[in-house]
Amino acid sequence: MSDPFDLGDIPEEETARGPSISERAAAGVAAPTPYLDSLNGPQRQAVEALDGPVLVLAGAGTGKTRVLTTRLAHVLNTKRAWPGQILAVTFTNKAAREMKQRIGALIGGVVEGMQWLGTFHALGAKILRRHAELVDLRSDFTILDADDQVRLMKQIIKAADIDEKRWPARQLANLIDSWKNRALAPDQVPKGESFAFANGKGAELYAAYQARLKTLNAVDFGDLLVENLRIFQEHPEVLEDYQQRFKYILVDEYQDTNVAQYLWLRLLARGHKNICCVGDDDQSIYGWRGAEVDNILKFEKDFPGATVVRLEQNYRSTPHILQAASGLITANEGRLGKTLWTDANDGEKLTVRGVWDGEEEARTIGEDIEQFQRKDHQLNEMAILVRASFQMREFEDRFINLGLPYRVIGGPRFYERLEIRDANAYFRLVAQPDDDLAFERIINKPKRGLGNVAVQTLHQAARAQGTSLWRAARPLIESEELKPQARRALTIFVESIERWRQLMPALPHTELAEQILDESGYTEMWQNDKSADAPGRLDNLKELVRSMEQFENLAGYLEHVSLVMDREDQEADDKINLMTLHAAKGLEFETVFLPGWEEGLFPHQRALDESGLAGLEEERRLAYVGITRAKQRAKISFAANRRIHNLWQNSLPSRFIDELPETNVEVESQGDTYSYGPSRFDEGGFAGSEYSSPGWQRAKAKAGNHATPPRRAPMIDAQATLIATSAPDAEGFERGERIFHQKFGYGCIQDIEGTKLTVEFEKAGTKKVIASFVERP
DNA sequence: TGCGGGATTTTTTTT
DNA sequence: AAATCCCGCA
Repeated sequence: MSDPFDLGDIPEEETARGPSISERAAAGVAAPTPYLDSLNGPQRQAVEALDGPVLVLAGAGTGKTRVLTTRLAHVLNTKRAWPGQILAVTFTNKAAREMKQRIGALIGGVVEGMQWLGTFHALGAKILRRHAELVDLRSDFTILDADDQVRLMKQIIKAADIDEKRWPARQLANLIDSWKNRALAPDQVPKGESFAFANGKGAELYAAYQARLKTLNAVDFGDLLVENLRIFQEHPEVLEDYQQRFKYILVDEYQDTNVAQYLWLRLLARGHKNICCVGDDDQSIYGWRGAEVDNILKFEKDFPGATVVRLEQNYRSTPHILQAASGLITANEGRLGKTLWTDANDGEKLTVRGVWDGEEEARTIGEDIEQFQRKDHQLNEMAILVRASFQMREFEDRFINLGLPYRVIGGPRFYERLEIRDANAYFRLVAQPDDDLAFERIINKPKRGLGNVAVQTLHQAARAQGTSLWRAARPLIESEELKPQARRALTIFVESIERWRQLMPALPHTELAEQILDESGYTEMWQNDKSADAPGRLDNLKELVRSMEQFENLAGYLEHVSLVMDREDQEADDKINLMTLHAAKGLEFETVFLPGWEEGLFPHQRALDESGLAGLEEERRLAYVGITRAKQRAKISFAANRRIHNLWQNSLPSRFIDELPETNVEVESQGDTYSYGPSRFDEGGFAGSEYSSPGWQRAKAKAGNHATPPRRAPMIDAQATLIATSAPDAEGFERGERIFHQKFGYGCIQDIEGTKLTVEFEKAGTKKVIASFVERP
């Protein structure tokens, strides 16, 4: 990583206002533009509309990335701007990488000087480091991750003498995040929302948290943008500098921007007004993270005179897939509206299959995959897209069993592993002395006799002197406050850190890293650990040191860790892809399996409970994203029974299934095909006569008038339809009573706790089940 | 100070 | 079922 304060390789004279002589001259010469020839009409329009604000509504599979990169190449090629004068923002690091790569391919060679291409957070961090002192930070500030954030929050809550059980830190963190997403400072938090935590202490705690961050010389993710905004607002001259610098602004996935990001963009775009946002309102699936679909819906109002281009020709999927997806999404209100079309042949209909439980679902999908495999289909071209990650497990089990290779995309992240975080804490403390959270994390890892007592003493000393733990440690060693044993341990610890710190300029950072891990005893700690995962952890540490090579120094590495949570995935081998629907956005596969389409799971109950209609619509967009990932075929399934937290629940098919247009769907059922009708899955259609039993009737009654939904009309006429299968009750069951359960048969109630029954079944053994799913024989 | 066992809870989605 | 957290005990 080069000098973070380097403004980039813009020749002096080019930063001046107005077009330069060479620019004016260049404008007269038609630069060769071969890359335009392969674009369709609207795509070309989106690329060539260089002046003023542009909104590109790019439906799924319409060549969005292509337009973005070509547009960028076009700006460069026509010499409208230098690489350093283009701000290109993406949401994920993957997208940023990809864009960089593709531009390189377009204009030939590596892209030099595109230093303002990155994620919102990476760019925010870059700007913040250059002006840190304007908001009471030093430029070597630490970026806290979610875990650090919560730990800090815990301390704040404890300090305010609030019951941590009743008001969990996690919740406060989420709340503060949501405020930062909307660019609200502590004093701007609406009264009512402040009451969402600890009886009105929300804003107060937020303020305390911010103050604490400042003393730690730290920021959290949200701050990367909010502090930018503060700088821009309080120092117009700084803002103006950037406004002039960025002649062209490009934004990917605009539908996912939150309010803070929107404000950030709007401020920066005010200079040259050449902002181009690409997005798809139908693919907005991050509302829970603060994304405002509204941003894209009101673009034309925010940027007067905007050109709006719609990309509607789809190059990915078959007509059946597109029509099914389009049919589904029309149930949403407040869309900008697009009609995807394609030249392709009809292809296969979507399939819908009902199965007994999750296990059977995994089994049948496994069989399907093996069958495709026999027909020479690539595993790489198949994906299973689940709503929630817990669903992955059954598939993994099954695949391991079958010996089918698979990969999980977006699984547990490397940098979030315990041992990696510990190692990073060592590095952080060496590089950033005042990083108290790092200090606390490793002071007694490995155990060196510095437990709670010592840490508390340190804390008190630090607070008394108004300084960091690190700075408080030295005087403490000189004093008599600690027990001799602890005092000795602390001395060794402090001296080690100091030694490493001195080595920093002299030693290559990978060697330093190795030395730190060795001399601190951290490696040894895992070597002595007898548990099964210890060797794996040691491997990860090695891998960590290896991966540090690609950075210039420790600081560069640390910046990367905090901002880039993902790692390049190895996509070389032929494997089945397993991921959540969220992780699937932007990807495409020949065959897509969509399991778990059940009320309560998809749409997810919590989305409905917390966000009502808006939540339902977002879930529907998620379904839309899922279907449109498919190039050739999409196979939907749902189970009648599912185990959640070790409780068996039975479930209804997702309402989304009935929202699919009939003509594009074929119903599959173990071997034979059922005739398709509006109520095919109700009234005991798919799995036999058990479904007319009282328990089924009761479950159905709870689902409101869901039974025969009017085709195409969204089912949100009554609040009741938003509630699927929650809130059961143990009405009138008694211990010892004989009952019947759909899945397990007859049994005897052993125990009742709230709505859960412990039942000893005659055939299935003892299970916990939810009361509403058992009935009297 | 550190460990073990029991109680308790669970992530839906992630830069 | 599993992981985490907390408390009490050695």
